[in-house]
Amino acid sequence: MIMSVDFKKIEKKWQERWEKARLFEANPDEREKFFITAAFPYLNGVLHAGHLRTFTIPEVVARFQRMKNRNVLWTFGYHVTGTPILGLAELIKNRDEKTIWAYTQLHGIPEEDLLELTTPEKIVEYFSKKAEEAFKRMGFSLDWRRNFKTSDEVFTKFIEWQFYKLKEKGLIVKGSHPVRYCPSCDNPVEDHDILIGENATLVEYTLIKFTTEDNCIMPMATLRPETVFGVTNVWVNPEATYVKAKVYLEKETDKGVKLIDNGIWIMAKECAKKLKHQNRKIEIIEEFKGEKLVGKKVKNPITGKEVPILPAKFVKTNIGTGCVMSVPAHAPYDYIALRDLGLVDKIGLIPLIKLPNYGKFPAKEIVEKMGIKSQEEEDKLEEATKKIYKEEFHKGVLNENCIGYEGLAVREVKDKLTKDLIEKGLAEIMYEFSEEKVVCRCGCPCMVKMVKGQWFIKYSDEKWKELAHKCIDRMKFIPENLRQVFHEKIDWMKDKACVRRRGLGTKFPFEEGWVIESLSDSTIYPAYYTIAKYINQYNIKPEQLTLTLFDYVFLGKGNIDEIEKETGISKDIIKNMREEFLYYYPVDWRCSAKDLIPNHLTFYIFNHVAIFPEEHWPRGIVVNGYVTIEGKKLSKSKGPVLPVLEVAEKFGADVGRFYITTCAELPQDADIKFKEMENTKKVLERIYFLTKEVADRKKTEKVNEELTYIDQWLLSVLNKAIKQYSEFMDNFELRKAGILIYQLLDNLKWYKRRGGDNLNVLEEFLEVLIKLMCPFTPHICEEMWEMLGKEGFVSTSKFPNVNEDFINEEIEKGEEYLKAVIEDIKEIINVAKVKPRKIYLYTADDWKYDLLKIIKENEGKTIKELMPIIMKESKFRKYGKEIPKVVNQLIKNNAELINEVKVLENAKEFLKREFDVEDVIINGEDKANKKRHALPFKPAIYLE
RNA sequence: GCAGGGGUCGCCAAGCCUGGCCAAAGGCGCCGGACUUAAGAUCCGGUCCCGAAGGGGUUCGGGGGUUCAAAUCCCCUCCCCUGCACCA
Repeated sequence: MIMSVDFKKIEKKWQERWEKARLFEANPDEREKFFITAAFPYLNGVLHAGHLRTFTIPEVVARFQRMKNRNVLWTFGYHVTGTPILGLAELIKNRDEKTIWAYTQLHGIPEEDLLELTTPEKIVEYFSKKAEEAFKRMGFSLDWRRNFKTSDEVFTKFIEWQFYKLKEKGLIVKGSHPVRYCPSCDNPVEDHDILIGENATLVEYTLIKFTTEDNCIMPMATLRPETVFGVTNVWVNPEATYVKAKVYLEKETDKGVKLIDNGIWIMAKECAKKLKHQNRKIEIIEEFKGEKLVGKKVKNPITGKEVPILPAKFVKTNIGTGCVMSVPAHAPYDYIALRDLGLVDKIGLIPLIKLPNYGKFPAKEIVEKMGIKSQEEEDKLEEATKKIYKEEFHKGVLNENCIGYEGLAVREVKDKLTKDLIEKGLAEIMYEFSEEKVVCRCGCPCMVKMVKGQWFIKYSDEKWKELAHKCIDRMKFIPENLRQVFHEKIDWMKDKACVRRRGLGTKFPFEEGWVIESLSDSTIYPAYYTIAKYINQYNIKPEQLTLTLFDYVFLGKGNIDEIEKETGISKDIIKNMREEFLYYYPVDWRCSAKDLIPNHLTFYIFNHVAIFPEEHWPRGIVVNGYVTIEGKKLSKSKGPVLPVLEVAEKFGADVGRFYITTCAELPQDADIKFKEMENTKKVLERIYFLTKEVADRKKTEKVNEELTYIDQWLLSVLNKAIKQYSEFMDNFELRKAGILIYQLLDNLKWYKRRGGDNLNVLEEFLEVLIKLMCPFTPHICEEMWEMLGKEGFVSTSKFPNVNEDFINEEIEKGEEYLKAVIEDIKEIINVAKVKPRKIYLYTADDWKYDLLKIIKENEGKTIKELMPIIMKESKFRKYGKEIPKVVNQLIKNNAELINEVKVLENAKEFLKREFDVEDVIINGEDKANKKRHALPFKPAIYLE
């Protein structure tokens, strides 16, 4: 007969009972609170295996903390703002084949349902229902009264408030920013719009404004602005086309774009074309070949030095301005070009960087060392350039030629110098792609375009960053190395464009026609959870949620009577909201997968520190790794997806929960293997039937109250496990907690093998085991709890106390010892190929125990230090030769001091059974002179 | 390039912080045994090499070092993964 458990039936039964008992609704009380959140899901599909992992982790922890008598707030919202849902609606409306395939085949949506989803609203409605169903089927212990979608009008009022707060602090600013742009499509392009060069990033070139004799500006494009101190000449490409043009800067003001006269520039024709898109208006005056410039002089704006314009074919006009500074002391290209012209001596080299292991002129040195002959050897030149660049960047220090910057490291000076030059009006920034070719899907080459009139959140603000760092210093991170990662992300953060022209979202309150971008509207929403219950239950209208109300609830500002009048919300409710916020905030733990580190989680910290007082800053972040399925990466469009509902259907909620949280350590990527999931199911079934057996036997059998040796051992192991489990769970080490459960099952196996069968002990064991398993597999645990005749829900039962009295190291070591003895006997049987009739066991001589005692008393000492201590005692002298060897072995074997004879005597019958021998003789006649080999914790063995 | 993570006995994966209980947990796979009419499940045992007494040998990406002792600490080196933004 195949024994199986109807998981689905059990799950349904308990989910209904929990819901009826409103078991997981959280309300403030006198207990300690525990507020845990996960980054809510974006609903352009069903919840998948990745969500399952990220959400089940906090779910399990929430259940654990609840059993620890914490008042746990654990709930969810749905993220629906942004463009993907909009895009999906269009695809479905257009009956896009690929989309229909993916959603019917991978997401498991029936085609007739899917084809209906032609508007964003329908999609949101449909997938939020699906998500709720998935959460419920998995037995999540959520407070559903607090659920919301980011498109809810009441929620958008909250986002509006958030933006007013940021604006008040000067953190919402208007400006322009560079994007990758296709002139043919007249649209910014995203990664997936790009045919060639999708990895291209934007690179900032510094344009240093040299001036010609007739007062024109010749901007030198460079990635190494610090080398301006060593310019000996400048290069132009004699064959390329250059222009002279009037340049204006387009400056944004509240009243629109203002043009500022920026002088007359000389630059490559291509450059002029590009700069038009980068906040500059350009009127071309004349066009000419580069050779026309050769021989003229320009003035270095930093050093004031006049240098000649020389021709060089290596100068590219498709990058930068087509005008290049020549720094032959440090740039191999420049040195070679100068040498090719035969002008090295005449022009001279100006060193500006001191570099260890190099002389005054690193470029000259490396060119000579590599034997580069001319400009034609481009590969070698590239290599030399890279090498020098790298070394100078990491190890170089500016020398005395760099007035005002001497002594600074190259890596530090770059940004500073650029900033200084821009401030003084001596330089500007120009953007280029990091790759030469970037082509749009339409086939047209892309360019960099400055988008004007964009609104930003000013994450670059130094004071703001300081607060964020401060917050990070105080937070807890799991894993701990995240702290450093976040510090770095904060430093690296620049302003973020926070509004869009299309997509779902909150209307931007400070200018018509914009929608708040979707990463910016989901930063402080855990605060909303604390009051969502009131908004949902009392059906509070969006217009009642005024700025002053939120100010009062979240910041404690304002007069409650006036707010009552203004909003029409009763004073009691407002007060409750405020109190509930104060009770639950801050968030104790925020959980997410690692993809949200550089964006959402960083914004989460930023926005909290900007808006809330310190006591409400985030306390902790937990980040888990990704999920793969049978080694394959998840993909919403190509599969595999493994919807959560499919897991519930095929394996059951408990199996899915337990497996996904324990199959990999938290920061590691987890690979789902269906075979292993099946095994998890079998384990749960075995526990179920074991419980059933014990429950049944309890009804009829008499219980032996007396505790045997092995009963005591099991209770010791059990109580120790409670302790360890608790520590693991506090630290989100769910896999370790899971392994502990498996180990307990192994212990139980051993207990039975050793003849343990005390019903009271078994029941005690199961009761604890069920409680330890409950956060992971709550349904089957409730079922077993009921089976054992326990009161109430195990889900809300108290976590077991550790009974220190039962923890018995001596007994545990004894069993460890016994297992080792069995191993040894087996080994001998194996190697000697004997089938013994009798087993003789000999424990060590007393002096060896004395030795062990000394070793134990001097733990931490090295062997070298140990020897004199031992030899001081005369009784050891006669074993002098043997002592070092024995000491070594004792340390190596990790020997323990226990009453070995007692353990062996107690296990005599057991050993006889195990090895099927007539007799086990302890310290009997010394057969074959074996006894002398005995060591403490490692008896001598003779088989007959 | 910068930053973070990783490379362990067929595969997956612990151990590394806090050096000796490490030939290195656990799972999968494979082999053998018990149970069974049989299969499955379960239980027991084996799974780097050698070994007729519990032992020995060679292993933890590669090279070097520290130490009585290194998978674990230090230095160098090779390889893999992820992120570097306006996309959720």
